[in-house]
Amino acid sequence: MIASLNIKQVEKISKALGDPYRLKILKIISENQNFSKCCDISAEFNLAQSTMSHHIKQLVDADLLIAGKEGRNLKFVVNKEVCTAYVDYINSLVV
Amino acid sequence: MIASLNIKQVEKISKALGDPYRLKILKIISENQNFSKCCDISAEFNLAQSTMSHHIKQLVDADLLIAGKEGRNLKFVVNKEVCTAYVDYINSLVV
DNA sequence: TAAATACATCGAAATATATAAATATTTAAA
DNA sequence: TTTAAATATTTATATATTTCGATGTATTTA
Repeated sequence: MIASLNIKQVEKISKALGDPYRLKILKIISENQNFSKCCDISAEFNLAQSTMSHHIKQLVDADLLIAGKEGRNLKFVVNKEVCTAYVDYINSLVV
Repeated sequence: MIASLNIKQVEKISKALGDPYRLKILKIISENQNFSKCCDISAEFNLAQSTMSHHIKQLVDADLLIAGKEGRNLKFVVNKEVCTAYVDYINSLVV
């Protein structure tokens, strides 16, 4: 369980989700079940490494991804609790 | 029931949600249960009319709001089906 | 320890978005 | 049929974001 999100967090998460590359990154990581390596994800895109780093940073800063370092690699999982809290916020607009 | 959203639609909806004013506009409309008048919503903000119009347009263009004209007023409801479809997309990242 | 790999950060250019003033359009009321 | 009210559109400017190349920092391997 996670506390409900405030409006600033919802804004940040929404911004992070408002880009096609970042949506694809999330999808790749979510489909990879376990931790996905950063360099493997980057290989799927035709973007400079610094650009990928920037996109991933936004997803991590929005708490949509949880990052873990393994040696010189970075690995990720989708943050389920934050996704759920975000979904709760959207749903609260619908009741 | 609505067809599931494609990634372009998810991107557009996320962008529309990625602004504090637009989040507040949505909240006001959702809390107002029935149709909310555009000018009443605008009165809640310290923004120029053209700016409000621009924000509301983005919410309508993203299909988050359904607009209806009543005389010279515009009224809105939250589009539940689109919210639900959006939530479904986010949830699909979590499974 | 030197070289290579993985990732982050910085600086600059291009593009997109937010905001507002001015103006236009539509509809209602006088 | 003027006039006023509600909203949209256009234009301009300020700010934010995207992207990349160059460079920096760890960490691993030769």
